Amino acid sequence: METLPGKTVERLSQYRRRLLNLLEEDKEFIFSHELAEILQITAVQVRRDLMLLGYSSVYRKGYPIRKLIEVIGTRLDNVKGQNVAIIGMGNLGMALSHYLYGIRPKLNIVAAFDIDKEKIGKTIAGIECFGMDRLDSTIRTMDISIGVMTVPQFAALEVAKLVVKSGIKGILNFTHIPLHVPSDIYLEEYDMITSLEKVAYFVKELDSQ
Amino acid sequence: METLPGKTVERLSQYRRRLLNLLEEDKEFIFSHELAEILQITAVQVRRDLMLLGYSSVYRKGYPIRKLIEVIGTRLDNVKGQNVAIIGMGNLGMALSHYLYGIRPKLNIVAAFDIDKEKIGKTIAGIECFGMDRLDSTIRTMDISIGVMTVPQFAALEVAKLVVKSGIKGILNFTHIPLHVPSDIYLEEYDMITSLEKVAYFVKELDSQ
DNA sequence: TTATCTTTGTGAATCAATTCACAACTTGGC
DNA sequence: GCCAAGTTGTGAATTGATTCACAAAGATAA
Repeated sequence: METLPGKTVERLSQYRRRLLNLLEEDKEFIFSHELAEILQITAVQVRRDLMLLGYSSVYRKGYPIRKLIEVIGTRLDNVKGQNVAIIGMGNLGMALSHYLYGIRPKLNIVAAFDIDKEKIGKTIAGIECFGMDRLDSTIRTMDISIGVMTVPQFAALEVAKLVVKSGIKGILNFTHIPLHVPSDIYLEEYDMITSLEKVAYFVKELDSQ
Repeated sequence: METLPGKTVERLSQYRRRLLNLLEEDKEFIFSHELAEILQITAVQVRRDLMLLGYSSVYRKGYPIRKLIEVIGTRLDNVKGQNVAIIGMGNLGMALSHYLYGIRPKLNIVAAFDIDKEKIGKTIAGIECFGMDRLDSTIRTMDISIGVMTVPQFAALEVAKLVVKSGIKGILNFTHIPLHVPSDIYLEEYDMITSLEKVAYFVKELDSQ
């Protein structure tokens, strides 16, 4: 089965979350234009994405929500689930832990790492916190495949080396330092400052017109 | 002057930050391929972006770093600076406040808002914290043009309404709820869960090959 | 039965972003 | 002074993402 384009994966993730909300208001079916409206995109875009899942709607009723959530799940999720670690339990790490806690049944946040002795050994936001010295062994024994880097910048490069060595498969990097990792590790970087500067630029532009 | 494509703006922001780092190691010139290497993109990409700035290198020496930083600045930054508010001083708001503090001289984080009485009236991470009831008036009197939404999901829609009414010009939304705003407000949304699900998907895919 | 309505699924077209390919150009070496 | 080297700037080509445009289909109503 073909690997989906990154953009489509992002939107599928969004579709699913919106659909889960809709379930609560016991809606059964949804039209492509309704879903599009919620996400502020076009209906064709939605249909294209769903097309890639090879799933079809019920005629003139739209897509059955429950079924659609399921179909998205079978494509996006790993059947066995995947274990995730938060690396750096500062404010950002905490925020993520809270956000992610229990939100996706197939993504289990199973460990956090920090250097702060106050935190080590404690369970914070439902997640056990280990020292950095236990990073390698814990990632291996707990079969953690995804690491979320939320350490302060000065520590980023050093910690990244450790993480790479530990045999992790994917890294989501919230550090401001762009990382270099071997090509068998999937790396996704997000930089909040860049986002803010982008907003600032377009505000400036819109303003001057 | 032409408005730059969003992608280019993002990269320019990155270039500048990397270049500022390089200054500290008193490097004077940089080749396009060096900058490309740091950001893990191609040299042509870098040159294309810089081309849009209408700025040229010194022959066979590369781009003078100091000058390049300046040129990026005159294009991205608002001369007068722009004021930013953090809306929701939870973990994520705190993380952002710390990150952004002083990092961009033209982006002044001048206020934060929260409902927590413990926080209101205090100065946290160098930023004065107000109650939500003072949101509208503070945004107006302090001439805040950018709002960073870091409130919990349940509050997102309600707070967004307030923010839109306050006459803000741009919103960076870290909430998981997609917002609908009038077209004269620039909206940038970022969803951490989607990023994590994307990493999870590609880890799964890479693994099964 | 037949016409009408509405929404989908998708080929083709368009628009946007990236990469290829190379002429142009100084500078440093000889 | 001339040649070789190395890097840039950019037109053209390619790749990727989005939108257009419309045939297809089955439910509904007359």
